[in-house]
Amino acid sequence: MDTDLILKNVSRHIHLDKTETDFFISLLQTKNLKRKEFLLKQGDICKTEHFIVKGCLRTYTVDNNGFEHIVMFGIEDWWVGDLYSFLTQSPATYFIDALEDTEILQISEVNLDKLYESVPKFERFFRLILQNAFISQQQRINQNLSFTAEQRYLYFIKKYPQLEQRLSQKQVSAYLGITPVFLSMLRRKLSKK
Amino acid sequence: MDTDLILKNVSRHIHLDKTETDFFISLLQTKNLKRKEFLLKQGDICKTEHFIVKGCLRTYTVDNNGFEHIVMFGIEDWWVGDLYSFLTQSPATYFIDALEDTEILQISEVNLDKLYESVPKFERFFRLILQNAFISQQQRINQNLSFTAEQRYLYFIKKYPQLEQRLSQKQVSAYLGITPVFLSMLRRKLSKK
DNA sequence: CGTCTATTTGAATGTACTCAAAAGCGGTGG
DNA sequence: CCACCGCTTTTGAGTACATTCAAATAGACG
Repeated sequence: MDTDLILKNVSRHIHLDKTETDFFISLLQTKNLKRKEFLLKQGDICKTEHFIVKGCLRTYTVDNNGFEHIVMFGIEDWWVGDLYSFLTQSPATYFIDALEDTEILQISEVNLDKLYESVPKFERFFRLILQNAFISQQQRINQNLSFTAEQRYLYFIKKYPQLEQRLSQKQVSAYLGITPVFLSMLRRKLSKK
Repeated sequence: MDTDLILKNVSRHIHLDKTETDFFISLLQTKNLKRKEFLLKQGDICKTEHFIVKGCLRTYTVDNNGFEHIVMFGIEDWWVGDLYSFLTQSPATYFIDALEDTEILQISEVNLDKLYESVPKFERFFRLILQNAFISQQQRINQNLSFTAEQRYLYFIKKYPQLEQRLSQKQVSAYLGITPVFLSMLRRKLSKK
């Protein structure tokens, strides 16, 4: 199992000794997803939380007209899941699928509870992870309220230049909340400047 | 000090004994805000986290054209603050002010660190608070991507009927991401149905 | 190579905004 | 307690940003 990255991720926030590290790793399970393969479908119960070792996932909904809306992308070193479904064991709101061949590490609800109980430091760890996620989501809400589509696009490519390289324009537009057609028009306009 | 509500808020997630309760309360400070008074201004350092005992606050930005954009409202039983500024002691992104005369309980960074150290259960408590906040922010992002202004308005008054009563249309429109003029038009249209 | 999906381009349309003016409402001071 | 002032809400007309529809082109994958 490829645990280097997740241990580095954890050590950024808390320190684990050898025993704790081994115990943590023993609770994880590897999973590989092919491009376009689903990790979760709307309506399923989300039974695990996921850490991305390699690849790229998207979390999204599909509206009544069949349009996809991406609430987040996930790449290496990120945690993803449908938190509400996971916590309440209710049907998932979101679809999660792979935009590239992807390798993840999973932890089940039972094992996560064991982890919190045996190594309470992980309460702190996930608190810190959630703080960061909360802050960046709040920024995104603020931008959706304050910015035009053009400003949101410029901000996105500035903030995530490496990510944008890996995504099709269709995916980017579904994240920004505009149509692919309009994004294409924006790009043409911007390239003329 | 009026600690009933905050103790009920805490007890929803963790159990405290007498000593822990007393210690927790000893770290808090009461503050009263008059309507229109600021709790935090953009550029200030946010030195405390806040629990609302009574009243109503809004967290917002002001764009280059002078328009306000509300990222969240806070009422009784909610925690509010500028988390990024609080954690990094950097200048605040947001303004926070009172829409009604408001009573809050504050905890400083130093005291919160003491609390985490002495009563590690609070790591868990704030993790759970953040999980809920994360989920509802993600829902809001998804709605901003998926819904028209009319749908967002209808959802808002359905989800927060009691809150909407307390807010002017101007505040609601700044939360929904539309102009007060357009909200007025929507309401007229909806009342005709 | 062929098929399927993504992207580009143009024209018509719709959603939401700007500007402007009037009406309503609430707070404050005389 | 009333009158006035300032801010919010309403209403209408014109405008801009973003979408829809449609068709052509480009690109990716088996």
